[in-house]
Amino acid sequence: MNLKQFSQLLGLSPTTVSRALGGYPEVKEETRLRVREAAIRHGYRPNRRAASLATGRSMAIGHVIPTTLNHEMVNPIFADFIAGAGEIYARAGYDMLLSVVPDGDEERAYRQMADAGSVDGLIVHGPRDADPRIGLLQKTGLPFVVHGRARVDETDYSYVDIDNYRAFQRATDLLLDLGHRRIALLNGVDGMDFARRRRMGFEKALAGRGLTPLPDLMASAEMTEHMAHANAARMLDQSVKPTAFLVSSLIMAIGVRRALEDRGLRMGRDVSVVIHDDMLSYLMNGEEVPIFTATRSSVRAAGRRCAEVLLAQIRSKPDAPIQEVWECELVLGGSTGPVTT
Amino acid sequence: MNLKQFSQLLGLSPTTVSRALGGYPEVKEETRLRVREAAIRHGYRPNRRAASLATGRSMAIGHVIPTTLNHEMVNPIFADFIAGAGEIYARAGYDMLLSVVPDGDEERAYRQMADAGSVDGLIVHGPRDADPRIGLLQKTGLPFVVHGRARVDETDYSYVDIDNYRAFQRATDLLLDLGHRRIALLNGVDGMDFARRRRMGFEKALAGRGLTPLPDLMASAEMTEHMAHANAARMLDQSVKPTAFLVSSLIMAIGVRRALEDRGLRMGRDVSVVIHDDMLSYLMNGEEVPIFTATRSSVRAAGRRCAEVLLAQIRSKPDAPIQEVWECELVLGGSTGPVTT
DNA sequence: GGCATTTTCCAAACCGCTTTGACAAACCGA
DNA sequence: TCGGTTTGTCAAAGCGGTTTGGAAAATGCC
Repeated sequence: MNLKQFSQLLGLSPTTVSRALGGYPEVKEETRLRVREAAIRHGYRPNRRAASLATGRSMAIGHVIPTTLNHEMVNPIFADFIAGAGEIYARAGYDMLLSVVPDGDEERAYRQMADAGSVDGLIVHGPRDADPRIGLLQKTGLPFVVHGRARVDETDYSYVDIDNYRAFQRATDLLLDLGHRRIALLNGVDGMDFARRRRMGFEKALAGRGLTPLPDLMASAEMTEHMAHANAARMLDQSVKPTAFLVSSLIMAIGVRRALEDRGLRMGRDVSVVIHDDMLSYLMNGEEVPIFTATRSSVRAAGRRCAEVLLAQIRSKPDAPIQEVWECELVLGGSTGPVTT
Repeated sequence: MNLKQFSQLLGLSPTTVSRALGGYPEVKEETRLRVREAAIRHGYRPNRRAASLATGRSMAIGHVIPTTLNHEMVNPIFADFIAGAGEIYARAGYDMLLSVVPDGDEERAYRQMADAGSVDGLIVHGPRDADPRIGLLQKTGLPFVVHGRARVDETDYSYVDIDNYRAFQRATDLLLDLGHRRIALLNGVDGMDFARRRRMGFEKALAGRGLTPLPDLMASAEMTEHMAHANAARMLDQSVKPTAFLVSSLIMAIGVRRALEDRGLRMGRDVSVVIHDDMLSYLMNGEEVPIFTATRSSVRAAGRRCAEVLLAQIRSKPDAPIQEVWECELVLGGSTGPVTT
């Protein structure tokens, strides 16, 4: 059923029907109602592609989600982020176009989406330290919002990020206040912007007490349970064992806990653990009492906000980019305690 | 840059350029090369929407992923499934259209995608016991593949599923062979097809030894760490404690393990645990030696296969649906041992 | 009632591509 | 050299909507 057929059915012109459905004022309210009612009754829905072509807007937002080359791992936060963004898109009548590409191959995916005009805007995931994608997208002129940020000229693009630096500084301070001095940092891979900021916050807090970070107690790796376990195990078997861990995700913390248990150590008593908690729906950090002491920020809320910002930007190209940095909550759970020696 | 401009640039007609790029034989090889080279040099890429409209194919596949109403939870397996499917789509030049909708509201989403012609095919996620979506889609005539299956007339649609029944029967048998008699089942929510099959496999194995399942040792709930922890805790505090757990996912098993630790119980010695392992990239079940004894099947591979089957179906509407049921591996890990009393 | 407005609807152009059918050029054998 | 095939290219007609510029009908005003 296309517009022509449908309008003939109603004895109206395609123009009028299109306007009635589109909510334009040039059509009598009574006619509009008649058209609307008939549309749902006959199951008529304007063809998305044709409408896109005519209006020049594709009513879709592109997400390019990277998978790491070696392990083909896809960051589990995407599920929640996308759920959040999807809520907003659905409400605004936008579709979400997903492209899963191997790490490093993202540029091509972005360029393709831009050139082929299949989307009206883009969300950039997992920004690197100095991410080439941002410059690329600025050139295309396509609206985009970065989840996180990168070092490249921060004034020129929109982003929604959490204050990773402050979060890890505060978390480290908390551990220092508890008397911990040998604190291990299990971080995301080097090169990711968030990992760099977290490390800097960590080092800053240490420096505040006149401590220097120990290379043996710092690891940058993929944020899997397995890698975290391996790294924690290695550190716990060193001569200079850590008394506390600062861990970049809840998934990783599970690996850390496993390493502790393997050695008969009890979390929160023998060894303290602080994590960053993305508040994933299927992996909540306890209920009232958090399992892990954590810096906390909902990645789903970030997804929602990124989508909102992007849509606002598409609707009315604002001259100033929208840049938000969210403060994390710091919640106390059962995984931390005073140092014991 | 559109086709008209681009072809003028080359001194050719739009037709020829389109054909050259499309790989049609009616154009001289030399011309084709010239066109191809110019296309990449000038960054010309046919507009996706216009091409779609002209061909009638939208070159996109729709995924409708449900989030549970109450907890807005999105199943973490989607990330991996989608990564798998995305690989295949990318290779075949298809886009992936994602729609995240609250549980139960999926029908509308499907109908919309179908009516508006925004996709050439659909993947159905998380089929219920007797899922209305399947009948709906059959009526629309849009090709679709179900990840999993439902009870409704299994002969009429394509699916890729694992043998949940056999998997859980075998897992239960394994525990029974180890001497366990009080085996708890922590399953997905009632109403999901896979949960029903798993329960039936479990009950069948018990029946094989003349045992009847104890209602107190069976739970159906959302597959979160938290729910699993709560249910395991409740069971462990009963007078008739389970000596073993059969658990529907690795995430849930983490909750179970936490419940065990809370009580000073050691997994694999005091209490045995068998899980179903979807082989998620960020949550591997150990390396050489699995942490958990498990029935195992890669959900990423399932994503790949679903995509392949769907694309095959789109290319050449076959008269017979493609239906695959994969056997799970049964791997032995450190989480099981003979019953101790 | 007659004219100016406003309201309601329509015909036709256009969005950017694919594809059919036609045509010119090159090639072939006789 | 000439008719008959290929081969390489093109003009034009869709695909299914939206939107501009009018025309017809309805309304308002004096």
